[in-house]
Amino acid sequence: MDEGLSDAVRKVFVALYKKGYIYRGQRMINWCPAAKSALSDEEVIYRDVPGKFYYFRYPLAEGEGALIVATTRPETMFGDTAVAVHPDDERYNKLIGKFVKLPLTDRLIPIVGDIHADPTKGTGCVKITPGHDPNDFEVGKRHNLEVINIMNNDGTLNDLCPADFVGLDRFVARDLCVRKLTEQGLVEKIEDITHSVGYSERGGVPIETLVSSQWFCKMDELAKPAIEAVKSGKIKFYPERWTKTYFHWMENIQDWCISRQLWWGHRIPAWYNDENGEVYVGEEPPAAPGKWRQEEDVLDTWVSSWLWPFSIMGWPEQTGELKKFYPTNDLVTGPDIIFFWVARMIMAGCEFEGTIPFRNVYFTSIIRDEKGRKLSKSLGNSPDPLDVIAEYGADALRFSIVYIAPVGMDIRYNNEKCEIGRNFANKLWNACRFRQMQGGVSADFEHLPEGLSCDEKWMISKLDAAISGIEEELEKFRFHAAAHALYDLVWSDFCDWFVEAEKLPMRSGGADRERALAVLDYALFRILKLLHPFMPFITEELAHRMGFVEEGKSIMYTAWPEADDAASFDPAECALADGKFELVRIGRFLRSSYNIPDGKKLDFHIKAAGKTEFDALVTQRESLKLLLNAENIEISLEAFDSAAHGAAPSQPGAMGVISLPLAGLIDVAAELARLEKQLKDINGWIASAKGKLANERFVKNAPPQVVADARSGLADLEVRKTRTEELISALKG
RNA sequence: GGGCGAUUAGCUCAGUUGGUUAGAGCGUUUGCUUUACACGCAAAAUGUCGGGGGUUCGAGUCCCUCAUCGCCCACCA
Repeated sequence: MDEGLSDAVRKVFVALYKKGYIYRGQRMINWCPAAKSALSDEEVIYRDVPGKFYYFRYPLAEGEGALIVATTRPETMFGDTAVAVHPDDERYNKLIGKFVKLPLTDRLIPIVGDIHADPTKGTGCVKITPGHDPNDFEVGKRHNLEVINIMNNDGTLNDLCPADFVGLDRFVARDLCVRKLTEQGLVEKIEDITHSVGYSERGGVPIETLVSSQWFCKMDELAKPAIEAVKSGKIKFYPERWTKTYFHWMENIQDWCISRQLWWGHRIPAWYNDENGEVYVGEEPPAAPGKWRQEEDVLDTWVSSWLWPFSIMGWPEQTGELKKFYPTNDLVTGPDIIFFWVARMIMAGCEFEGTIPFRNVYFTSIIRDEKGRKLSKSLGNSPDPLDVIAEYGADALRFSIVYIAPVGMDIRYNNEKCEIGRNFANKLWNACRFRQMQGGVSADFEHLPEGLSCDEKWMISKLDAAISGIEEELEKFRFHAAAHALYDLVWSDFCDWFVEAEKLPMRSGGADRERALAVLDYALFRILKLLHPFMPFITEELAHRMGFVEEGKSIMYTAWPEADDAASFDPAECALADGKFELVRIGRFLRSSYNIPDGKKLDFHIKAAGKTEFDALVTQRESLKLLLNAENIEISLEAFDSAAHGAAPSQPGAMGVISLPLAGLIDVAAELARLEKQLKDINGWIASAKGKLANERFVKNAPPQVVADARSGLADLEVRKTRTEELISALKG
């Protein structure tokens, strides 16, 4: 309602009027008796509700007999101006031109022949109420029937109805109608049915269709360039399938009823001259002499909204903002307002600015309750975001929603889902707290130090991979995938593995400690930047607390990270970290299998797969001890000496076999069973891999990389098989 | 009537152009007061990917069909 936007609305109205697109006319429209206003088609919500199907006798004017008509709206009979039968319907067509008596009135109405009457439906006779039914209105036009509006604007019957009905609410009148007809023996039967009834979106009451004088905007010409914009790909929808909905509506677009009988809104810039009947439309009131009266109707709210992409930037002035920001890149909105808003903005942009208003339209999920119902005030099933924020935090709410929102599908939401984000925020907070407890931030946290360990290179590769992945997902508007990538990066890679592994160099002190802290800082700051769009508050706070961002500045102005660190790394070093972590996982599994508390220090034995692995693993002995909470780890090229120390639960990994000596506590039978099950699985996989590779068509048709992967996979399986067999025979002694 | 979508672990859902043994969170079970975090740590179990058919060397992924659920549009005397 700002002055600038009012100017834009007036200008557009006048332009479309002069072009002949906006016109005033008597047409069948949707009427809301609660709001006492006209509505557009889009504001009518259809609901299936129980109702009744009434069969009434309309007596013939001459002679005996009656025509039986069926209706769901008995009270509209006072607007009946004919009964129609199909011209070819031999049961009735000889009656065409004759009359029936309209019950409860003294009117005679004609029997007309019209194809609208379907002989196969109901009785084949249909009452025609041109004032209250769109189809009947068309029939009325064809037969020159009178249009009688029997209703006041609040849904009560008006004085065109019999005296005892005047002023009655339409539903009260319906009952009275049926009662009176029953008394007169004119009710043939009444059936219970479920039928679709149009409700006013805002008023919540059944709408009336009636003929009224309203302002309309002709849409078909406006739609053409807007259809083309999406067809040609100048505007893209994400997900793309919504274009179908868009095209279907646009290609069948109806004139838009834009006038509303409300007191709040942009007033229509039209004036009537009561002396000579002239109509004046203009941005300014008429200067010509005479008695002018401005139209009291206001415009549908979307008449200002469809101008939004340019009206908010000063249009019709060609402001600097407009030149810079129009068209914009992305519109983010819900698919439920494709017709109301998106389609109309595209039409308005093409018409008034000569070009599309935006290039991408991202349709969000619609949040529903646990039962799948849309959130609504009347159902009271909408959580108050402020309550949710108070309980879980604003970032937790935001992150959780992004994390759980699938592309293009609705979300079944409940507050508990915010625990994902709350726990994640807490995890991040604690990771930073841990770093802070080690002392102040490194001098150069923007660059990596020299001489990275394999764990550090592993972490940086993970970070690089995450950056690339996140960029790719964001490009494709796959926000949930980006959120998942970040969640895994922070929780699994950074906290579970990297921070735990870095405790070793940190405890060593000296240069190792300095380097470790510098890498932690480097990685953490990048993580905070990547997370900032998803969790703006906590990342800003942490960036300041950590000392990454100066007082008075914001993380949002720091450069987005580039994925360019790991390219120069020796892949073998990352593989060493991976192999080590795998052995740690297996060692922990063995510990857990025997219910040994994590806190108890243990000895492990690792038989390296070969000399290379042996040399590499020896460098990681202290790291393995820390991660496995081991007292001692023997790394050897020899198998664990079960003859000397008793059998030990063991399992192979890529870099070697790890054993947990238990000095007689081993449950040999259980170990054998476990290993034999593994052997069976391995043999199954080997058989399937071999079968596949023996299939000429696979080798011939599959991409070379897939075949190569299958070959190396088979080789790995063979190695695991051998090692597992060795373990089994060792156990058997 | 037309269109769109969904159906994957007990629950809520990921799974991008078909490619090894289908994943996550919650829940469940076991063990943990391991000095960042119990809103946590370490581990474990659970799936004939709605049914049927087809294409393919290979299908959760593509095609057809059926079933159930949801949404949109149109119609409904």
